[in-house]
Amino acid sequence: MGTPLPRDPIADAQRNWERHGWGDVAAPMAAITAIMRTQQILLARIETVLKPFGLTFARYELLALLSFARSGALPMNKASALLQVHPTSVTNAVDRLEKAALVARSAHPTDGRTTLIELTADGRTLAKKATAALNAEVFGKSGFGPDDVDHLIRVLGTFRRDAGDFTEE
Amino acid sequence: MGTPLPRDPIADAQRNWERHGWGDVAAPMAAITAIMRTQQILLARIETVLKPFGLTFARYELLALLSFARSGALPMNKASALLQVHPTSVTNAVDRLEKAALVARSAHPTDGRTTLIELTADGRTLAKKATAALNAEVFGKSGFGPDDVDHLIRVLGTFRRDAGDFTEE
DNA sequence: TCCAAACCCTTGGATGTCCTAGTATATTGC
DNA sequence: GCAATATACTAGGACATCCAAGGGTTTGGA
Repeated sequence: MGTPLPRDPIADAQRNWERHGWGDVAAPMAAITAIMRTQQILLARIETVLKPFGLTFARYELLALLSFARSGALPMNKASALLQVHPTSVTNAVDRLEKAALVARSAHPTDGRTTLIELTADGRTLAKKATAALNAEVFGKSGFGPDDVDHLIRVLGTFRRDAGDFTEE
Repeated sequence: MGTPLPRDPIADAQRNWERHGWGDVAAPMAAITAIMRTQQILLARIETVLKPFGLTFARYELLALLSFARSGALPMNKASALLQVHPTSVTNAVDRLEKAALVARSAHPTDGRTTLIELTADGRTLAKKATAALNAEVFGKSGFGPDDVDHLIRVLGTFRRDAGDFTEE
């Protein structure tokens, strides 16, 4: 994006919040803003790695999800629920993946409303390669220490559960 | 988005990673995926609170930034750097804010290339109201405990510094 | 049995983000 | 002083996300 700033803009924002008498929520504001920015950085890294494969993160996530499905196929509404995105986003991703011959739509055997998405051979191969690249270039070089990773998983897991993403655990 | 899932989809993904022999990067993968999903949840909450004000998060961030500027005005490139977004994203936000009469463009006194963005009186008022709403409805109810907030600020701060966002501190 | 309600997917519209390219203005170097 | 380089903003295009609305299919209660 550009040259590093001399100072942390989020720390500055936190100081501004405190200076305006919002000290009680300044820290959560900073934490939330930091999450937003971190997501942006991570997404950019991921997309950079996926670009040579002709994939975006949204499409990769769908390929990866399908590659773990027992039968290699999933109903679109299942994919939407598991990826936690709007059904129209799945429609969009499937349209593009289907055009690239990485997945195929097929009719559900018993429910006429439902459309199944299935990996093609090419799709399965590409998913493997893309996953290897992400593991090597992003997940394997996250920069988070093992303790921090565990802490993030735990804290954000609680947050997501409380937000209604899932029950149990 | 819909009904809660019976199980945490990210924990499932982590198990899938381990089952496929990628155990060494399964945890960072889960942490990164959790950050992506958490950002999505937080963004949705923020946009819900801002909607009554006719603002999106991108536009609010610009208003808030301007409201903290000494003179109430900033060059567009400064805003782009401080918000850590692409210059075209600032152009886009300013276009819409200007149309809503919340900010105004003006020429830089000495540099003909530069455009200054300045808050209007309406813009300043709306920024105050929107900030109060966000403080009350989002930052004040983040769901993160004080210790977790501190940890997030520290860990993500290090990550952002290492990613080249800023130097020092 | 049959029709209304629920469910599934797609289309169209609004936003935001980034990239590439183009225009205008400043600054630098010879 | 003038050309070459650097900087600032904008225009157009590709993607992704969401919401609202529409058309087809299933289900369940009257």
